[in-house]
Amino acid sequence: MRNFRHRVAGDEVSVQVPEDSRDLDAFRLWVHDQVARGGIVAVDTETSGLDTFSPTYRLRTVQFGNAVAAWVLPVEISREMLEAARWALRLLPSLTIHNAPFDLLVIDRHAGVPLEELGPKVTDSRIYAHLRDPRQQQEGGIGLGLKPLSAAFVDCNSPDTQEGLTAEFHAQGLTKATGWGRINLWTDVYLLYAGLDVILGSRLLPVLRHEVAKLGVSRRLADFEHRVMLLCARMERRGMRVDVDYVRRLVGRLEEEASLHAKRASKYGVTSVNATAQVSAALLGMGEQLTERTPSGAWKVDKAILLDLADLDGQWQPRETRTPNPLADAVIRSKRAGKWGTSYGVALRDGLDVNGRIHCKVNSLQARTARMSISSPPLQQLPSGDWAIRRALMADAGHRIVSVDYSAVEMRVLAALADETTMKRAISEGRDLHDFTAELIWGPDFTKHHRKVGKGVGFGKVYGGGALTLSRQTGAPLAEVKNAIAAYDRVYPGIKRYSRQLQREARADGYAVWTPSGRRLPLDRDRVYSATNYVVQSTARDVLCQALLDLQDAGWADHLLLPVHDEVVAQAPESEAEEVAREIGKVMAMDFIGVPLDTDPEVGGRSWGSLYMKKAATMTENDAWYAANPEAARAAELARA
DNA sequence: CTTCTCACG
DNA sequence: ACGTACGTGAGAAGT
Repeated sequence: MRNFRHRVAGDEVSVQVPEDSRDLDAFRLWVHDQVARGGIVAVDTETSGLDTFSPTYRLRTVQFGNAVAAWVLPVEISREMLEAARWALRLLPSLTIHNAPFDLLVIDRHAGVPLEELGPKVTDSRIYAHLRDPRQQQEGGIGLGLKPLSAAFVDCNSPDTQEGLTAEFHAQGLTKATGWGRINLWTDVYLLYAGLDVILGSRLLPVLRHEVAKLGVSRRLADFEHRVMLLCARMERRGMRVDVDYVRRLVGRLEEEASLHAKRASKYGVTSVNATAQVSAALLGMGEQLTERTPSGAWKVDKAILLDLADLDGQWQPRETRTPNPLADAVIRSKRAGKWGTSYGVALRDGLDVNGRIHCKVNSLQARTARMSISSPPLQQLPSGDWAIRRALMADAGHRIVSVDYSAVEMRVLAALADETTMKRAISEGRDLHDFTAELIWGPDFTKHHRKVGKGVGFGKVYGGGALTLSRQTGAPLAEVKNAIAAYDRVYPGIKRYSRQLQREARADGYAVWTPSGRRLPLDRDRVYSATNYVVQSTARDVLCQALLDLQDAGWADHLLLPVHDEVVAQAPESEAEEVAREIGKVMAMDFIGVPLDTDPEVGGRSWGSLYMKKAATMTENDAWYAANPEAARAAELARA
């Protein structure tokens, strides 16, 4: 038995590491004692890295601990150690894990205790930390990591175990990338820190729970978030099939395109199209006028500016308003192909498990508004104007992709929260909200331009934007935008009233707002105007999460693939896909404080990208299901026109 | 590490 | 009184 002593918050604590069968007997006694006491035991794992589903992934240790003692089981060394860990995981009635989805999926895949068995008895301290204060360190919060939370709530002198291990990696000739997998398991600092993490985690949970209760955050919310987290973990485990041959061809094509245009750019002295300083210098040298600067004072040369110089509109079509600048054209084309190739193509190609599936991390409770995020790779952010990337993501064999989104959910949530009667009436009557707004402001003869400005004003209200930004965003003259905002406030007085009330309450409440779900959202003191946006964005997120749980209760959990803010991506067997989409849409549709939240169910072919194809010919040429069902492709083209 | 850019809702 | 665009993840370049 390896034995370490350490001090945590003034108490002496112990970390024990069994080396053989005899040592495991002591571990088993300790586990029985924990069961008898009925307390919560903290669990953690050390692994070869973060890519849980990669073919070379290894589980190295499983740790158990309470406030004063930790056990580090080196499960990597023998079947017996792994069995002891499994036995304890199954026997212990109540566990806490910091950032539970990670360890739950590791244990599900590499220790053979299913998510469905372990999940329901786990409390995730990260959820409580987020409910207390969702802000990252950079945003003025404590952060959501075990280290900063332990320093704040357990022991300000607790060692930075990550930092300490990085130093040890270097001492053993390893890096941050290789260290987790290759550090000698019997390294003292590795074992000690593995043990300390569960002792800290065990002490952290009760403090955070108390803090959350003290603030008055809804108790139901923690339970809600745990159920959402477990459902998202199931989606992460399922992953999504990738068309590997397609993605290889795609990467090749994009790399070719990127280098072709990079070559064009090099003729103007730009050796690297991503080097903004080079690009701006070359453009100025060609006699172009640049007007905008970045926050640090450099010339701004982003996509919008380059598209203008290249005489291209938002759809990359010639505007014929000037002579296209060939360098600007080459730079944007090369940058886009390069980004799509590396961020999406390569990420999909190189992130697969042995079955050719991608398992993105589905972070169910992430943003400071509680919005979800998806990472590695970020499937919520794939290009939507072009189907080429999404085409790589596929339903399972014999299945079709289903996508159900809410119609204008943030505007509807705002109308409901603000109790804006005119807007609520328009929604209940099934009117197109932006048409309705334009008509109220400009009369029945409103133009497309009016609709665009009115829509922009609506977004401005949701985001807290002003006339100047809106004018820049829509290209409409400032005076016109100012008039439109004034008119908007006249026709929808409830929105402005609600926004002012929310800001008043926020100032009176220590710069925080509350959502209907009982969540507290801290604001930046110098950005109180964002109060409305925070409540609206967060509530729309809670709506989607409630819908996910409703779908689970209705028996659709195994069909779900991804949440995308106001949309659920799912799959269904070919023969019943249309019906499944309708049913999912029905379950998701709900009434929110008297405002209907309608859904729009769509069924694609085999690939996610097929939902983004506009022409029947494109569908039949690029999607196996539509190739076999050309009449459905024609119907889909008509529906999308 | 920070800055800039760019993809999404 | 006025005005403020919101939230993410990721790669490349440069310090």
